[in-house]
Amino acid sequence: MEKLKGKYMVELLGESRRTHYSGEINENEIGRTVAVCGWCQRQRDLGGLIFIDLRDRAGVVQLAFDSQTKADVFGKAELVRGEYVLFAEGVVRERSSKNPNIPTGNVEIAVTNLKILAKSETPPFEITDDTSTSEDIRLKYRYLDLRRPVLTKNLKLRYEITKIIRDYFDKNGFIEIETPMLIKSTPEGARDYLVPSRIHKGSFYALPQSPQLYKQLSMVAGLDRYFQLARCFRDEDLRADRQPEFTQIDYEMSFADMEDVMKIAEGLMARLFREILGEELSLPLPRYTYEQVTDRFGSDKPDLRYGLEIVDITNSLKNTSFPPFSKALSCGGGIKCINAKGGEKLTRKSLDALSEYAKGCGAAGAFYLKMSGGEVSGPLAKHLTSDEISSVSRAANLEDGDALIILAEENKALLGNVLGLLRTKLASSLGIKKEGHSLFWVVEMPFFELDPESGEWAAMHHPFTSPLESTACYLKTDKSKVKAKAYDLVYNGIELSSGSVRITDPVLQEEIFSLLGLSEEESRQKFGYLTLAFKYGVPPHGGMGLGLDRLVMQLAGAKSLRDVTAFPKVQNASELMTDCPSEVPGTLLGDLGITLKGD
RNA sequence: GGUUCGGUAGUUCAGUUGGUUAGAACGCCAGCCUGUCACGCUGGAGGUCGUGGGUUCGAGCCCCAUCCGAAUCGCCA
Repeated sequence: MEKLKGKYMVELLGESRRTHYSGEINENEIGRTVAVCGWCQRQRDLGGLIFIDLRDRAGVVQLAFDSQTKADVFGKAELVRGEYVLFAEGVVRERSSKNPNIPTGNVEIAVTNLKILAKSETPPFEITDDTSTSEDIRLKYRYLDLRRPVLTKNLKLRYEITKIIRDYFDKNGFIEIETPMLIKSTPEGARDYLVPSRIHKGSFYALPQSPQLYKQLSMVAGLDRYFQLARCFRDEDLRADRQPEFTQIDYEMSFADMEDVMKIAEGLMARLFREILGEELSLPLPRYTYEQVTDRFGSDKPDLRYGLEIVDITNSLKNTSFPPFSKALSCGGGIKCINAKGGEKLTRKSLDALSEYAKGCGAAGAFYLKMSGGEVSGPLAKHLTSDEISSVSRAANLEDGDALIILAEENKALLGNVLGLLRTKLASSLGIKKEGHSLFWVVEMPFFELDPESGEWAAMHHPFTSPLESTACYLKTDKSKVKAKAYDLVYNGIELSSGSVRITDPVLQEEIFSLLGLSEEESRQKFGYLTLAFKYGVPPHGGMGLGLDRLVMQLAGAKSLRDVTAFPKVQNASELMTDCPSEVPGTLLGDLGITLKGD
């Protein structure tokens, strides 16, 4: 025991091996000798009696030391502090006073042999589920954070989910294929992470944003049904639901159309719901068109667990003299509102905050009307005629106790977007409980979208997406009318996945490239290998990619991807534990032929 | 790049109008304690108030700049 008093003096594992995980010890083991390994959650020294809560990834069990314990074992138990690593052997016995709060609370281990395998400094924060320690500190010591049962549980759940996914695709005839991490950069869309080449100085690989082209080429290769849990990378700003590297459940199938691809995704979701949540998902999932969801909810990925639909009240106010409204209308804009049912309780302060938020989103601001006792009030009320007020009230179904949030904008797209954002904000201001699941498809997405800055048409999905046949006739006449043969799966207000049927007609593909402003030369340089491949017999195919991290986050009931990712990055895309990215020695840069500005 | 919030002990926070030696809880250390499980009791240690500058007789507090973290808008084919 003397040897344990020095700072780093510890014992060797030797032949000692565990027989059980801590969380597995229960009444069935009473009377048996067991051995466990883990970390000291807490040591309670009562004098002649010591208890240690031993934690491993499966749970916690109580170790007991008393007058029956051998003196040297008892002496070691006295030295144990938080997060010491222990091996303990002993006999399981019933506790004289039980603890109903933990699964192993009826039993304890009367320890006969104890080894201190490692000591620990006092950890920078207490390792419990209900820690209030800020996330940056926890992320710096992520290995300690991950000892918290809630995170361990999330990572185990993630593994369970990936096991089911692999089995599901296997059963449906898909084979998992690894596509390269070092690929050709395609500067469209999200920014690529670039990897310099030492052998080809001045040339760069990119990390994949998605295995898109490789999976399509796998279809040309005749592999027929491909899937992969694919690591993807995007050099864009982070969010709670966006990490720069993430995992996509990626699949592609040949001789299949939209319905086939969607059916596979629905089957997967149904199985995950059944096996993870124990709930039956009713199939097929509801479908809404892009136009429907954006009109009604101001978003292409609305959360439908609550209402707060957008109502167009342009007609009711078409002759208004209230300047902010009449000005918007005279410039071809519109006026829309959301009826916040029961919103009367919103204080002026929180309504002003909503207006500020709307301004932050690019709107001119938000106005509001309240109704209580049959009276319509609010600063806006005196600027409208009683006819206008009653017309608006009727259109928006304004009733006692409600508040109407009203926006007027020249730019109709902005108007919808901001109302969509306000809708989400309102749901939390009103304390709306989001119960159940909101899982549905969005279809008939526009094929092109107008880039407001450049004024050019860009592909909303990606340039390999097939146009919906019935709208292909507008390709040359009116781009805004062309719809994509694409489908997004939306789950509780997040875009879970998106997919499409791909273009397999080389002539059409060339046409799309040219409509997107790519010259023949450019498209050959960027995607020539794809069009070349398509000359040698390409099967009709389509597929999709589902965000694994987002899916796990939802199924785990977590609020952030960081809670379901073992070693996540923070908002500025750095990792606090290893402090990457970091500078590298000049000699390394030299090998790559790279000179930094300012060198 | 914009907006908002935050940064004071290991952790979570309080800190009055700018005024003596910057406090609390938990944690930590020591002693006591045989049924605890957020053990208890007694005592103790622990601070570059994110950083730099400014205003002032005097700054944790006011001003400017900057760094860091978070939410969010832009961005994310």
